Amino acid sequence: MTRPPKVFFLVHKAHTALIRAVDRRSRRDAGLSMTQQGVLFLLERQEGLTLGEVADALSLGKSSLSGLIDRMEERGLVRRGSGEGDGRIVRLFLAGDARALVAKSRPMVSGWNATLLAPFDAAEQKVIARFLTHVAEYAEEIVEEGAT
Amino acid sequence: MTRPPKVFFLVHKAHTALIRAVDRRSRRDAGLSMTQQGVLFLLERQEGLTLGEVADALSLGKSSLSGLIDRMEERGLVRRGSGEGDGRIVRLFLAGDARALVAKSRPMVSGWNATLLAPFDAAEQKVIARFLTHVAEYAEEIVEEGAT
DNA sequence: TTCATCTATTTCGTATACGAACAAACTCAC
DNA sequence: GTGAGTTTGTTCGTATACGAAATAGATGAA
Repeated sequence: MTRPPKVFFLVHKAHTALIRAVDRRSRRDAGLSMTQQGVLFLLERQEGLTLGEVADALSLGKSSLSGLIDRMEERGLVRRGSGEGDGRIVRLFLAGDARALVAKSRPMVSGWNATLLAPFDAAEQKVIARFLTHVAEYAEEIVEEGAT
Repeated sequence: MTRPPKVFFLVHKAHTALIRAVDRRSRRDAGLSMTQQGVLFLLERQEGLTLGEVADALSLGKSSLSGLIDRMEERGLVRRGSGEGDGRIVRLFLAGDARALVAKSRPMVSGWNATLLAPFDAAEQKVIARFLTHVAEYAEEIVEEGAT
């Protein structure tokens, strides 16, 4: 006779706690916001992504990313390059000591990930992943279609 | 041989999708941000909470909430009252048509919740709730203690 | 009483994020 | 080619959120 969990609220709580902690840590260690770290992580895996691709990958609007990249460029961590054929396209590349920053952070993030998952066995981890993916995929549809 | 899910990223994706959808919907239907709705939901359940209590319940800094309440007060949805004995305390009360707004929204939110959980059986829902609670509770500790 | 200290909230400065509106570059039908 | 419409990114205005510092009230020890 347990009621269903309030997914909405629980997701928000979990996210807030996690993101705030990571953001604080990231600002303290590297002077970068979490999103800025996200950009670096992404580019370290694949340089030359377009601004739009990076925005999509980070679930961020292009307008938000545009200003973020401005600040990162000023700090010399990222460089805007032009797309070869297409003059509209902006391709992003790592610069300065961005690679070193990522190299330092990535194992730390993996560690957090492992620790957070430690209390859950493989089957449970699958459920968790399935749930989060499900929410990411269908949230908009579900929320939009609901009756007014 | 499946790798563990990247919890961090998945939580972020799920949250972003969910919150953005709900926020857009809320602004469209009621002209309120999601956080503002959160304040109303909370006060509808228990009026007269202090500003600090509301901030904690919503995982929000007091400074953030202070300005938010300013705007809600201007719109006549909330009222600042004084704590009886203690002059520092600000107690919050619903005003205007706040109650009607909540009455309209609450069943909708319940619907979203049910739909999001529909593909998961009771046991799986328990795992999901346990995981989200776990993250909310230990994220800060885990992220802070990690090696530099 | 009175001064130091603690607590609850507000103010301040900055970063982040959104959507709308815009500009520039491309594509395609003709 | 030319003009309509699309795609890509930037700019603009506003709301949200944070942390640090300031304010105002409460509490307690001398």
